[in-house]
Amino acid sequence: MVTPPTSPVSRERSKEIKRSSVISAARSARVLSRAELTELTGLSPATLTPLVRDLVAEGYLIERGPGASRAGRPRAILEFNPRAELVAAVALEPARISCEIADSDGAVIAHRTVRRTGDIVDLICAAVPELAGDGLPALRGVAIAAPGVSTGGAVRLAPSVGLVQAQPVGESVQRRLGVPVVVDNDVNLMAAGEHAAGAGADVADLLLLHVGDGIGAGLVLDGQVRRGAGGAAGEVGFLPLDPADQGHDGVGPFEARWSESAIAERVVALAPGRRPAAPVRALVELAAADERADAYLAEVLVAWARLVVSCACVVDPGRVLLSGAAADLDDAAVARLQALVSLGAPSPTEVRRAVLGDQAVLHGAISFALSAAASGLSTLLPAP
Amino acid sequence: MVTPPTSPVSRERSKEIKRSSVISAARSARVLSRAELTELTGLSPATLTPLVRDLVAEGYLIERGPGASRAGRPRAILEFNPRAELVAAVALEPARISCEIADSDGAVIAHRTVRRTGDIVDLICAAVPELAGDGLPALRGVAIAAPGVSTGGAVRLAPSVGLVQAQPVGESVQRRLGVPVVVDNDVNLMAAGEHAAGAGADVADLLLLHVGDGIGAGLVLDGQVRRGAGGAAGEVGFLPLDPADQGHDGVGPFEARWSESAIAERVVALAPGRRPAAPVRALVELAAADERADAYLAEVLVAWARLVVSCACVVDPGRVLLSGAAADLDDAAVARLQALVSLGAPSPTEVRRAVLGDQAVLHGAISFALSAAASGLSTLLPAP
DNA sequence: ACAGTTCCTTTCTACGGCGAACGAACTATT
DNA sequence: AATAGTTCGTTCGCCGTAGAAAGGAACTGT
Repeated sequence: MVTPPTSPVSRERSKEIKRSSVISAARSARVLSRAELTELTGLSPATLTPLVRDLVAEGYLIERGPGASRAGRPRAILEFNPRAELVAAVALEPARISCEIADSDGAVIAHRTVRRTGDIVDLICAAVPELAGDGLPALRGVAIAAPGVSTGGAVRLAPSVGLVQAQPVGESVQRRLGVPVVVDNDVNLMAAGEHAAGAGADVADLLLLHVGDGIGAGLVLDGQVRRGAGGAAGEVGFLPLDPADQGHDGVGPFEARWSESAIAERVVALAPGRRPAAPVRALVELAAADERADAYLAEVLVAWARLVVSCACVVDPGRVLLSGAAADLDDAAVARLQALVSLGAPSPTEVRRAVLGDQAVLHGAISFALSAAASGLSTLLPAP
Repeated sequence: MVTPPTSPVSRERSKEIKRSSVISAARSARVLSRAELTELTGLSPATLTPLVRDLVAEGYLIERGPGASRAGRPRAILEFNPRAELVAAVALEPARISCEIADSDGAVIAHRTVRRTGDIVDLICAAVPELAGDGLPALRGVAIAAPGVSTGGAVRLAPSVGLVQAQPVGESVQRRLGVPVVVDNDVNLMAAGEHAAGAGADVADLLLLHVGDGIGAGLVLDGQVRRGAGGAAGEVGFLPLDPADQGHDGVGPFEARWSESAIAERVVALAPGRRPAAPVRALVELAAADERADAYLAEVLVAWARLVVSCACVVDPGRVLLSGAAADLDDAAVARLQALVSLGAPSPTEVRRAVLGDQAVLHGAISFALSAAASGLSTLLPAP
């Protein structure tokens, strides 16, 4: 426990804390009066008056005139302006970079996809300000989603994006753009997204299980995404659940057999033809008629259940969200999976589908960027 | 993200924050001057003068006269008085309750073991004040270690202690004694202890693997013990690593086969005689001479390695501490285990023995009780 | 002895939080 | 329609604390 080198209760500090306390209350309530703010933040009305005045002047809050009254002076309605805080969500993909500007509601204001030519940092630093345009002053943060493991703004283990070596992408962008930048695994961002605005908004702990070409998990414990010591938390594709399974160069033993692509091969064998776009959905449909397909589906469910149970034993997330190909299961299959999980897990573990789909990364990026902005200068300045 | 209902920056609050900031700086530095305090806490000298005066008056700090000077007025040496903060560590065991009073260094000041007769709460509330004696005003907190899973002061799943039903032991004791009380799993406390004062003092993440009659793990992520949604994090004895393994009524499939008691049976078969007190140590010794024993030791190591790898895949603790029977491995066996783990883990994972042994729970309890005391009233008052 | 240096304390000022009084806006009542 | 009652929001002023700066204290080196 190292004491912070700066004064813990400096004057400006406490002012910032109050500000962000009011802002976050307003953000979650959307529409509220000063009276409600006093209840939510615990600040006295006298303290709030000048603070709210500032926030209105800066465009964070919008006066909406008097609301309904209940036997007294009606409360003056304040509305949070989501446009006052913009964030950029950048997704690094193998051949291209997709970049979105969104307000704090998650509404996308501008979108663009560029081919990956030249330096990534240059591309990002050019695209973001251009897309943000007039709203640039409102830009509060940038979140960069990258496949693979990232640690402190550097991206490792992402051969598909050509970032095999550690690159301090985040730091470079942060220095160039002057706003907080967070870089993270796409699965972690999905977990943060579902936690902020999806199927995990009501809980403090969850595990998002994403099945794609590989299998990865995003872990939220006590309301925060946990990355582990080396940023490799959630690499559940490497779980050694079956001694027979063998991984190979960067592919874990479990995901080698139970990932979407592995399943796709078996589905093609069951129903010859083109590789289906959504093999799991295809498998579920086949299983209704074909006994062999149903047997294989059962195998898949058993394998995934063992995966979920393993995670439940280690971290007890309480809720597991199925994402990617795993979200293609129908209700009946999810119920079967739930039953298998309940059988093996040492504590109640709820299995359900993630709800945000493609939007999960975006919402996670927004949530990260906003909280990076909230933590303020500490993110901007590199630790000494 | 719920805004706290109380004012975030009230006046008394900031005073408390400063105080505890100084105290924690002093606690970690042990001996220091006011000048060093200004550096460590960032508080101005002017702020520190009256604060330190209070702390000296209260006995937290002791003036030790002038120290060596380097071309100027010598710094007045202040020494942190560990006796100013006492904590009680209570361990619930099947037939008895062991109770220790320790200062914040971990030095045990008083110790006592009582038979479990009558109500646990009564016993604790009688034993603690009696042991603390004159030092009672300095009592900062009580930590209760219980086998099984505990959630928010209530203990569940601890048939061996006769606490099958949820009992708000923590809350009752807290109300009766008037100091913060934390109740937790003994393995979690060990993990906290190793993190605070043992083999994990230099890292923010670790996993303590405790092999006893069962197998459990304590998880520290980002410097905090993580218990999961239902308090069942670390129930790694339930990991379904081998489909053939079967657990039974409260015993997980993995621990049914690879716990200390399970290993003891095999060791007795290898070397007929009385059941050894430390079967793992006995096995290691046997393995030096006996080929079959060595083969079985290898089996055990492979099983444990798969366990560690599983944990590494899910949470990436970076460091794994072997505790209980697992700490009985000799250096060579630990090295073999390390090699196996490195082979399967997706990120570097260091395996080493825990160093505190029986003292781990005590140090964990101290650390918990002190931090509970630091968080102040929030612990005392039940959440609304 | 004297300057130089470092450490601690005291003094002073300014500013922010909060209590209390006040003004504003509306409903219910007579 | 006037008045009382109620609830909101703002202004005022006190108090306490943070921070700057100056002053005193204790020691080293010349």
